[in-house]
Amino acid sequence: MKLSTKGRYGIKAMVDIAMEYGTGRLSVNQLAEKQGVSVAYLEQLIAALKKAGLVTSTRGASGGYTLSRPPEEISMREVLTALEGSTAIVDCVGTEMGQSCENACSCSARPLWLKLQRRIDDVLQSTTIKDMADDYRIQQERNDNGNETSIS
Amino acid sequence: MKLSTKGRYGIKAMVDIAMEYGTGRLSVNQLAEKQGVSVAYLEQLIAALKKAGLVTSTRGASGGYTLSRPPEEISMREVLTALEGSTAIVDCVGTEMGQSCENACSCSARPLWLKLQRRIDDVLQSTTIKDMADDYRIQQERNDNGNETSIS
DNA sequence: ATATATCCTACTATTTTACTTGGAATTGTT
DNA sequence: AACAATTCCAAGTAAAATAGTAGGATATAT
Repeated sequence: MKLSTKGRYGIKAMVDIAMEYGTGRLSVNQLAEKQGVSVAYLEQLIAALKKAGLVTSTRGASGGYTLSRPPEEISMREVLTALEGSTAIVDCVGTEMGQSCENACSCSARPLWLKLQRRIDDVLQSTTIKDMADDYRIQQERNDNGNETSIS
Repeated sequence: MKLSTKGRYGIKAMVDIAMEYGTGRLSVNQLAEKQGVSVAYLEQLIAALKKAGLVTSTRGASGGYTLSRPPEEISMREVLTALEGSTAIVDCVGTEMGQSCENACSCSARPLWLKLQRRIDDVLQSTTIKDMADDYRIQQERNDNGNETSIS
């Protein structure tokens, strides 16, 4: 039930982009460097985010990506869905049409899948990209303070 | 973030075994037939359940598997862990030692992983194999009644 | 004895993941 | 106008994980 690198790298990139919201944009090069990931691979993940309408691109020199909406209006559910195709832990509880298994009403595991899926989507839906960015800022401040005092 | 067939088949097999708790046992043949899965493959999954001490085997003719503890004392977290190795959605939030990523304290995604993992484990820990079996019995009754009335 | 089981290990095929490669199109800068 | 930095796009490939198969040894009720 592991998350793939698509989800992991993609979400981190999204938070990085969110950190610049209102002030500027980030190129794939910059994003890849921050995470130590190959540019070409990250390019593909960003393409998925763009296709889903979550980021806006500017081409050419000094181009890059920005959030297409305010960070508080983008849920992590949207982000993960864009990156991984779905948040479903099993196909038969996916929200897309035609994904309900034919044995659904006689499946002994389905109640558990539904319960799990509901909780997961609750968390993802209620967490916005702004929440993530805010947490990250606080975390970075803590780290900076910690380093300063330990050096002095 | 999909569950593999190990988790899916294995959990269903576990519920099937639980349905016989106190009355008898089931062979891999019977379990495989119920689910339409190959005997040889299911054998491997059951082996994992046995290794984890969740089921007890009886060898030889008319042998098979039973729960090694009362169904209300087996959580779905134990079952899934036995089958998939862990319930962690990302390695860095696994409960096993040495699985915390070196960048943990500067990772923008970690807070989300922790929140998700906590919810998932809550559900899995609080759902017992007895809950699953009870649900299944009710579901089967409903189906039986539904069929009878629709035929008559 | 024999049929029915678990038990065990190794092999293989398929699918998914995680990239890499190569280049076209766009745009700011000089 | 030339150039460098960038997004955009489509294919190809290597590695890993998943989902099985195959074959046989061992145990036990009848």
